[in-house]
Amino acid sequence: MTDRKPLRRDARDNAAKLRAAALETFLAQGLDAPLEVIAKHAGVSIGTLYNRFGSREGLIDAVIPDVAGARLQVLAADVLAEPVAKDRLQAFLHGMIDLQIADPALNDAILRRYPDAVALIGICEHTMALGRDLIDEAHREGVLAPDFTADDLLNLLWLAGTAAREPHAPNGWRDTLERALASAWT
Amino acid sequence: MTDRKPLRRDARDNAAKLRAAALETFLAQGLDAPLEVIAKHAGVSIGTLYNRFGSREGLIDAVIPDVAGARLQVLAADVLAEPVAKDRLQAFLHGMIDLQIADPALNDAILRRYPDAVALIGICEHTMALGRDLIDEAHREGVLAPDFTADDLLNLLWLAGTAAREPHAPNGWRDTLERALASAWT
DNA sequence: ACTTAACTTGAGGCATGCCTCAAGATGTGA
DNA sequence: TCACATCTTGAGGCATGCCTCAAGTTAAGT
Repeated sequence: MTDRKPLRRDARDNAAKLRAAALETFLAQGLDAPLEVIAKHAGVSIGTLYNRFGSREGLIDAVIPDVAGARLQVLAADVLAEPVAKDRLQAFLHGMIDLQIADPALNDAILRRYPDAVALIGICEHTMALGRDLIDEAHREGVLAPDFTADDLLNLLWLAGTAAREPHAPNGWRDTLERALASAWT
Repeated sequence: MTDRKPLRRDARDNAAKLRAAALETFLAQGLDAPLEVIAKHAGVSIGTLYNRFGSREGLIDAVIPDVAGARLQVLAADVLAEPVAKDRLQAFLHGMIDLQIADPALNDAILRRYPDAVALIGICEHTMALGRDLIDEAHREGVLAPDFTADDLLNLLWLAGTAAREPHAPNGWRDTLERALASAWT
């Protein structure tokens, strides 16, 4: 299901160069980086990029899920290593916001820009499911107010992601935002 | 200091049509609406728009401060009509977010896009000063935690403004955001 | 060595939106 | 009525960025 007919050697090399350039550029600038920049960076024509990957979404799917998956998995592991439910939830929110700030590409992925980048979607779903679980758990343990729902958590992440994309963001937005969770501990 | 030499009648009429079109368009679409749309809407060429107002900022300043000032003044009056400090602050945040959602132009103004639209800046300063006063007041009365600062309030407004500009915002972001203030009552 | 399918190329067409300026139109005072 | 300063016009140049496709190049099988 992966590659049907083997690529010609030059095509394979170009694809590799494009992947590398795309990865670097996406991570630095976000998933909306101009494709022409990536092609140039790879030392290849824009036409070749389209030949190989078909579309921006194709390129994204070819390059981002690995990295995103890895980073989110690390986060999940860190979170689950926390012994206390409250700390787990806290670590999740904190870690997600860290990622959203540090990694424009992952942030774009989380915010569901590029809904056609199919491979990414699953990964994000998975992470959001973890968030929901943590909320449920906190409710069960009675450490989180029942009116702080999973939707609140998603809203918080959406707000953070949106804020993280702004170049002229004010300094303390992150702390201000995290107050919303802090207000819900019982 | 307003108008030095009287405009020719046709010029005056066109300016009026442009103002009207600009007001309507800005309020509906925000301050970054294409100027060509405004010119067309006014039934006038894009060249005339530039002749009369020089730049987007010129047009903004000619049209928005009045409306923005009026709306913010209404808000200020409503806020100050509240007898209790806590309610005043609450009403301020709530009212500001209402405006930011309902009025893209005012939202742009508050977020300080278009820093060259000089006349707007003063009006916004004035409103932010009110916000700061309300925070101080709440601190003095001891109803607001000291670690919730005026900066937190501005961050909240910035977050709201940023969120309000997103077309695909999730539903409850506003409530989630207001939790951050709710968490700070003593 | 030759053939040919596979691959690459980049100019060029598309769209959006900015802003200008030479040419033409028109209000207005004499 | 007429001259002319004032105004209007919109095509066109700029920039960004998308995507395509006819022509040229090249890997690889015989």
